[in-house]
Amino acid sequence: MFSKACEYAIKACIFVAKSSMRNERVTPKQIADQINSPVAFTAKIMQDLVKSNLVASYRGAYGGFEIEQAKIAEISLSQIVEVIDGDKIYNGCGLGLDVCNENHPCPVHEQYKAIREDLKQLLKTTNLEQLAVGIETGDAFLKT
Amino acid sequence: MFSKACEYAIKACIFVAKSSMRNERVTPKQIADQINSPVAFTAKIMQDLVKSNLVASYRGAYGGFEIEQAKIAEISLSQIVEVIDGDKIYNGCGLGLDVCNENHPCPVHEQYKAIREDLKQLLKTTNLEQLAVGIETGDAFLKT
DNA sequence: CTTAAATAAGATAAATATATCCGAATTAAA
DNA sequence: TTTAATTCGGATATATTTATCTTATTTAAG
Repeated sequence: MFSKACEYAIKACIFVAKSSMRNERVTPKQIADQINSPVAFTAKIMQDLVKSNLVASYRGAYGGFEIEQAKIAEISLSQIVEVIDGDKIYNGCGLGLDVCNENHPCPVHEQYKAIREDLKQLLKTTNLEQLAVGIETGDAFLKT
Repeated sequence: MFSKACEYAIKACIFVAKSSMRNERVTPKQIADQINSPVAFTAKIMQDLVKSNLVASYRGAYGGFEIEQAKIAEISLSQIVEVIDGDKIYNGCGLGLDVCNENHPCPVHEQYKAIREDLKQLLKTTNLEQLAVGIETGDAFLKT
């Protein structure tokens, strides 16, 4: 469904959001520990999230990553997914046709469309605040 | 969503099914032409489908691939997907956790589960006959 | 000013997925 | 029995994704 990079990105954002709620910046090492991911690869992904302005970074001592508190409830999963995996999950054909639409549908176009729309809806309506709270309360987990 | 190999497999099966309905065997070359895929890679995928008994193969002159007519309506997309991509699409966690269940859910477990179930349902209830007919009537396409 | 802690960026490595190539085995027909 | 057409299997090549490493830059504190 999502690339590994994207899975890491989502989990990282949730952890950064949770930390930012307490005004704590976090390092790639801390993130990787919390989401069980390779440190350097996670750091690279964080750079993409910073470039796209979902996450803020601060260099030097006492630096790290954070998400502006006001933005935490405004950032949806769809924004993160789009930064890392692009929009093929929203627009792509289920069978990989370059062109697949009402006029020229692949064999599963209609059925697949419904699922894709549900997924789109899910990603658009789920925000980092909800998810961070779920982790904070222990109702959900970022690693096993 | 699906691997490229799996996309090819699904499209190949649809074309083979359509051909088998007319008692015509097809070669990897013919398949690749119809679904716009690399010939040799497609041939490899066909071997997997043969090993799993979804498709029958006949060597030598006048040989090729076919699907037993009685099986065409019985083969669902889920069977093809499982042969090529395995069952991670049915059981895997949306965020890649090794363990993700009611007792130890990832942050999107519940929402993702719903979509996964819909997808499972779609794949289980869609069979090769429906799809082959769609191609035959020109209502759907295997390539652009 | 120096030092330690941190991100940024680019190069490289490893793993996996996708794709190609070639020789062997099989088979129907001439 | 020969030939041509075909699948099968293994080896190899290429591309993409995942992961690591190394150096430069920034920054707060002592």
